[in-house]
Amino acid sequence: MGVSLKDIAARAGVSLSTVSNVVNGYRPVGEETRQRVQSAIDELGYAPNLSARHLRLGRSGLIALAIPELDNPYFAELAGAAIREAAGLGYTLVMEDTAGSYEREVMMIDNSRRQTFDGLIFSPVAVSREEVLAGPPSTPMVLIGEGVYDVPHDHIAIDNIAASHVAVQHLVSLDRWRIAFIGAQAGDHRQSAHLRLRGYREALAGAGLPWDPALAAPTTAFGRGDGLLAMRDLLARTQPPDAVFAYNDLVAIGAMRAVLEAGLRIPEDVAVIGIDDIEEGRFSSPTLTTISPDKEHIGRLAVRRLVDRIEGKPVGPPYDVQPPFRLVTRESTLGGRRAVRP
Amino acid sequence: MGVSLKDIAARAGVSLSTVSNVVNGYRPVGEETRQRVQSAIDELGYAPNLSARHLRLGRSGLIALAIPELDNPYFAELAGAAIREAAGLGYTLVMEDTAGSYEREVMMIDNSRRQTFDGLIFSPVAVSREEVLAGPPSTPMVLIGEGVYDVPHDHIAIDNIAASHVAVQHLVSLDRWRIAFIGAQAGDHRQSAHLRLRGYREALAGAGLPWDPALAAPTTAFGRGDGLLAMRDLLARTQPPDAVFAYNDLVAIGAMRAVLEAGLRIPEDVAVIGIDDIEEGRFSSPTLTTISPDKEHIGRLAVRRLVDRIEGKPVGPPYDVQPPFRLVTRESTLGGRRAVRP
DNA sequence: AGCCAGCTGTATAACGTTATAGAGCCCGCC
DNA sequence: GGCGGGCTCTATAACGTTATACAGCTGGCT
Repeated sequence: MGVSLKDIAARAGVSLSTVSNVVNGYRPVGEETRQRVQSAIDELGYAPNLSARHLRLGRSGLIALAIPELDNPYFAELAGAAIREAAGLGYTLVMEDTAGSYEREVMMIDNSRRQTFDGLIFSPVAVSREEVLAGPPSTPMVLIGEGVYDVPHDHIAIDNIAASHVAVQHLVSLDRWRIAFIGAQAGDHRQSAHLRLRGYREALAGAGLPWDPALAAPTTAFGRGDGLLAMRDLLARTQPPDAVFAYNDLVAIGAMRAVLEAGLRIPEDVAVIGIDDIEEGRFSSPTLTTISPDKEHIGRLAVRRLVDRIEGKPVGPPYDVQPPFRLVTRESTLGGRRAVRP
Repeated sequence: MGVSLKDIAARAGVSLSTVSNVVNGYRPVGEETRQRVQSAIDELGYAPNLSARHLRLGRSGLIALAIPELDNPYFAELAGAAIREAAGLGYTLVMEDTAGSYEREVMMIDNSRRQTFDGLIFSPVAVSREEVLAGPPSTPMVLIGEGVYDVPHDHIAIDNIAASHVAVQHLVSLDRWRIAFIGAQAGDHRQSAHLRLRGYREALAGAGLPWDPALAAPTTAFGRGDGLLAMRDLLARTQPPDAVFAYNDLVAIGAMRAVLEAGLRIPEDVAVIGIDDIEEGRFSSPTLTTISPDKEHIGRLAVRRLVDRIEGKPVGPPYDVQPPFRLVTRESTLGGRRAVRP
């Protein structure tokens, strides 16, 4: 193994405890000895053994970030912020891809009980309130984004209903009449899709537009392929939509592809808006209008909050945070009013 | 803390060692006691404390995957495969974003000497051969993709020159005469860019096309924005290119954006090809022709090889593997011969 | 009968760390 | 002079695990 406290102690001619105190400053050490110890550390190249420290401290120093899909750029960007924040606080962040599968999500909740991780940042899609409640609250958990409400854990998610309002109102402001929603979900879980659908319906009602169930297209997941298939379906209708509000940017990009494949123009024939503001949408053709949540803020906040709980800081009861978001207008909805259909 | 071996031992009325043997099967245990121990484990919900196990075993169970950019989908897809393989082998993979910065890359090499990680999978871009050699070979390291050659470590990377040949020959087969390369690098490091540039030059020569330095566009990094800027530059020339071979798919997507912004058509006016086969290129408009490496293969192989070294398996000397790749033709080069310019 | 081998179980010493208890020592104060 | 109290430093007991050494017991062989 590597260099240990014992080696340093021998080299500097002091006791183990003194070296430990120099390293982590638990108790003061005389100036002269400190210097001797420090130079021994530098010479031998000591670095604390984390396994031993964590064993002693009763913590593993690991926090898990469980997300449904690693290759969704939204989560990749979020994870970047989380990794940086965790490193700054002395923790190592481990990413776990649940693939949105029920079994793997349940396993993550279970694992969090075990000593593998000190805490869990979890973006659930398949499990529902009951499964989350079933997991004993022994290790702290912070829920992000989607899925589960009314559980005794911190929760960070944008106001999905408000965001949907903004998105739909933007399309309405372009004089669109037949606004579709892609990403509707059948089940009771996946509540985020429900909320966005609800915001969509409310905004339609607010604008005096009729609610047409045929325009709420379901998808099995929330990737580019899902958006593509759903949009092809919508375009095959006798009365195709003239605007689309997509569950997220990936779905929106798939939908745009379907529109262009069909030989239609964006935004003239169909305007498209998504949610997430992933970089891809700034370079797609056309560029994608979107609702932009503050990913950096969300990632950092989730880690900070989790670490506070792990370390037993007096942070009141579990809370619900709704980070800010803003509308970013790009080509996919640009160009004002469209030619009115007959 | 959680349930420990001691708790199980007390409950089952056996010694610590016996429980340990039931758990990890180091030595056989009588059938009757095994059952008693097992049910105690199930009832109390025992899970081994990893910190303690790793302390005893002298390993941390962690392997690091250090990549230059987490939000490059290529690495995200690669990381997915690596994470799965690592989990299957009993290791936890930790992703570290070096952001391509020299300091952070050196830190990763240094850290690998310390006991934090059992091994390192490293995709260097900023450091060169010397820095990698300077790091003592105490902990195993597997290099992937880019950058560094001739070091005593396993190395997995596609044959960049051959891949570039295929890409350029494809463009040549479309009767393109002025084929640009985007992603040329000034420094001596970033050798992958050098190799791709070299393959590009060789292929041009092989096709009897002249080498025009003005068509080899440098970039500061390899993102969408870099491709966009470089392509704008190329299009502003008096003799703009009629085809582009981009360092990777992200650069290609940025380049496509620039072409469309300029009001030109793809592939009629400019054909575009990249490397990586990220999902984004299957949904862009137009879809992107690319060289597709087997990312699943690379990710799994890197982890397997690293774990073999960590566990001291008799795997010969460091080796160089060149995983397979193939050309995937899509719209950005589709449509046969273009109208010949005057 | 004597003995070795095989099987099953136990006691114990590490691994490297941190917190607690305590041991010297010097100083100032009554 | 005695005593309390800072100030340094040390000895040691954990944390939970695994591997080694060892102890008993059975059964088969000479």
